[in-house]
Amino acid sequence: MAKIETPRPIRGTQDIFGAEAEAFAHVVETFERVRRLYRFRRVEMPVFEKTEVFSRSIGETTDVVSKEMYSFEDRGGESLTLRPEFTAGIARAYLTDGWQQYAPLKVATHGPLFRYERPQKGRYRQFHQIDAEIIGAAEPQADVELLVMADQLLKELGIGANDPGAVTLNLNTLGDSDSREAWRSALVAYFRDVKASLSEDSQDRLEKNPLRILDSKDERDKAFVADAPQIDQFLSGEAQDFFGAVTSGLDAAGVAWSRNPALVRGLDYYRHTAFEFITDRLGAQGTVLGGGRYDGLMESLGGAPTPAVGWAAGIERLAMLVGDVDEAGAEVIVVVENDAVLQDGIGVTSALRRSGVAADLLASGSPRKRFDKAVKQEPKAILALSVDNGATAHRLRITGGDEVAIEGVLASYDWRGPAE
RNA sequence: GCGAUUGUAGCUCAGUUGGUUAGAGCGCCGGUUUGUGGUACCGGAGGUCGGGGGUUCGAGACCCCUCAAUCGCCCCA
Repeated sequence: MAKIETPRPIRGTQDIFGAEAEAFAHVVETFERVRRLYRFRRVEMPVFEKTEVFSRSIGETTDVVSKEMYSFEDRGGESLTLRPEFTAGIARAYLTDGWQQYAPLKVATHGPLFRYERPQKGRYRQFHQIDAEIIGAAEPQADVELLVMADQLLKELGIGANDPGAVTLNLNTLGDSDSREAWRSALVAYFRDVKASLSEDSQDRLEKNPLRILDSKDERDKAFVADAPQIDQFLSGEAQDFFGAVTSGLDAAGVAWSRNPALVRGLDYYRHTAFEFITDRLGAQGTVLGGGRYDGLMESLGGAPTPAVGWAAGIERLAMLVGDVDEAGAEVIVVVENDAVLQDGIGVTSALRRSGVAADLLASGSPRKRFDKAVKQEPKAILALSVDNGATAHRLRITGGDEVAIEGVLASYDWRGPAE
């Protein structure tokens, strides 16, 4: 018979284990705690939606829609897509579930997202994000609140705590749609004059996505980027005031920020505030948390014009910055020296756990091996069960520095004695 | 889609200018000690050296193809 070959994991997916999984959980738990402080309401969203939810909001023709989504037909012939982001689904729910009645609505969620991309450091095909959005708030205070929450989250995660340069808030404004369009035209005119000197990629970008030339990594482009027209020259008075209110709000809240006039968004529905918390500790994937104001999105989904702003952050990248988090060890390990008292081993281990003590039971292999394993796990105490004069004897050996108060549990446990 | 680097035991890795039967540590399994002590010692299992082809008397090593992983480019919702 042919040997059965173990299926390989799917490219870009990951099995997270041990200290890395603890770090992942720590990020999520911290996010949950902080979002409650800012009174963001928890939402759970479907992992797939009709494809049009994403194609209409992101733009039919963009590469991300045409090449980087996991789309498929279900058995009814409907085109569905695994969510590549949270924002579009939340916007859809806002329109279909009557959430307008709660406006301005602050919501938060987290979970897996799917993008068909080439995996690299901190970048996977199934990845996970935390996400926060404020829908129905046109005021710059909403942007400020989101940014202050993001800043507190990163600080509570300890990112940059002992290392002030580890992550910095880069902030920019894209203005309203008129300012943005004027800026875009000026950029195209400026770069067209020097087109031949630009990198090949940027020559393509000139037609498709001229704003992206600004954050090109190619040295040939950087010299021209430095002297390129800046958004500030094109901002309306209203847009200037909006950005001013955001920055003064950040200052009032004590959040450090730094203006980055080259920071742009890839999609057209973004307006005004754009921001990224950037680190240099994760290789090429520098953005740890990013977002902006997307006042244009709701209309593309058939809703009334609705101002909104939000951010998302990759849990894997945050977990990498947090570093490995130790798995909590057992406080007590119960070693059954004699199999005749296995039932008492099961019973007393359960009693310990019910009283809130983290406990493990070791009852396989030779007694020697059981003790070896127990000692290696470095519990605070080892509880050894053996047979003595027809009864179950237990000895508690304190192995760690900390006291383990389990005498009460042992005293109230009803020992059943060894099996015959 | 493009590029660079790396694939040897379950894991982390050695393996000399190509030379007999491919090694270590950890983990796993078994054994030694009948003991208030143990994390020690001894032993064992486990590898078609990612896969395929080629060069050679001889390939884990050199060449070609392929697959995968990692990192980067593109893209980034």
